[in-house]
Amino acid sequence: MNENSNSVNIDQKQRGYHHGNLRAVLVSEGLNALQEKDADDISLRAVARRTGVSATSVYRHFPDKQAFVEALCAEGSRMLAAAQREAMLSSGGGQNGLDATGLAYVNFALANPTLFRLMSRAAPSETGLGGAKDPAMQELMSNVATLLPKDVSEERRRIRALHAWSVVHGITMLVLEGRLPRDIETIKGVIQTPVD
Amino acid sequence: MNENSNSVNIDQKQRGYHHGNLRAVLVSEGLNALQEKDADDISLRAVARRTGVSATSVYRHFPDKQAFVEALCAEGSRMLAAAQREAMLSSGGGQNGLDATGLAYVNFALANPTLFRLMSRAAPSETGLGGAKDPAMQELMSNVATLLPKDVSEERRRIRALHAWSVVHGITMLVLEGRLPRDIETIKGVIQTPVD
DNA sequence: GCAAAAATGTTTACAGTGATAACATGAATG
DNA sequence: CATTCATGTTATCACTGTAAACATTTTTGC
Repeated sequence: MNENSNSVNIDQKQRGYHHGNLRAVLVSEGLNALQEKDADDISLRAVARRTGVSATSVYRHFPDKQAFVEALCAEGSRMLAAAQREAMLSSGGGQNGLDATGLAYVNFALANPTLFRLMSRAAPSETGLGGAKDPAMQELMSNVATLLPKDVSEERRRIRALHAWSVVHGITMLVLEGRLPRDIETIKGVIQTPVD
Repeated sequence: MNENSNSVNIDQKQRGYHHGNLRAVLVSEGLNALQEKDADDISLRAVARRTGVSATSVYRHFPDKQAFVEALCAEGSRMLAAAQREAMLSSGGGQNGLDATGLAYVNFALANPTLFRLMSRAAPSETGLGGAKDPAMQELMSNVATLLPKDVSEERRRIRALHAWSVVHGITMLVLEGRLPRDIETIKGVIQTPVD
């Protein structure tokens, strides 16, 4: 039926009535709309309008607005995961790599504030993305685990992983919400604050 | 008619046309509406309706919806600050007290999820509440500062305070968003994870 | 091949929303 | 007590999400 996928690649010439690739274009155009972060919330009609298609055509591809937003979030999750993987690889792993993935998290949020907020808000129970079962989360867990001494209990490893996630997510949200200045050095300092 | 809640006290009987205390009642009723957290967003009309007043009467007391929401947030900030002060006092201060205020923060958020999200989202530049200049934040800073050795630099004290705030805010948001289970023991573990 | 079915698009319509303007009523002030 | 001002109300508007009925392609079964 439709193969829209990750990076959202669009070509496929426009032929009259049937658009041919509407779903993918809607998602892509939705992401664009989010970047011009004028309104914090997004309007299906606006997305349809800028795609040059009727308002209700969206409902041929998404049961409701919530579903559309979730599609945007899924796309965002892929982007974020890729950025973090890249950061981990290019920093050589270890504690250094962990800090790097944290920084990648913050940078993604600052570069895509509206999308990130959307991702944070959307109920993850449905998609599983962003929840504790998210692949990215699993990786964080295992990364933290390898950095701890062998005699540390499973429970404490879990706590430490959640602690790391909390620090990064917390500083991200505080800056994003404008409650802290967008000072990257301070952010690094917070992320790199040593534990234990 | 209705006298609900703590900081907003309402009495004053209802006399015909002029309500007498509309602003306070609207805020109070708005907070109530937030607790029946059915819709994540709140509608001015719904608040007016449940107050038994016309939809547009709200605009006699608030220039727009944003202003109304900010009033709710201000009320929430007061409640949160009070809870934290109480926690600090009844726990005897020190590191213990700091952990207690953190826990109070989380508990407030879990008890008032919609309000807390609103407070987190609202631009704090206007009100100053919730920003780094918030009295609560100032207090956090000074609390952290007193816990550190005398030879720690001003800059590191600042970083440590922000770190503490990030941990608490982060774990709060993660749980609130449903990305982590509502397990209070785990939360305590994360908050109490020792630094340095 | 081609008719029937399924997919995908459009116009129309509706109820709910934030917001403005014109009007009504009561309270405060001279 | 008359005027003024604060505070309430009733239209009205543009916009939103969504459903229903209709149109046009594409796919599929024979």
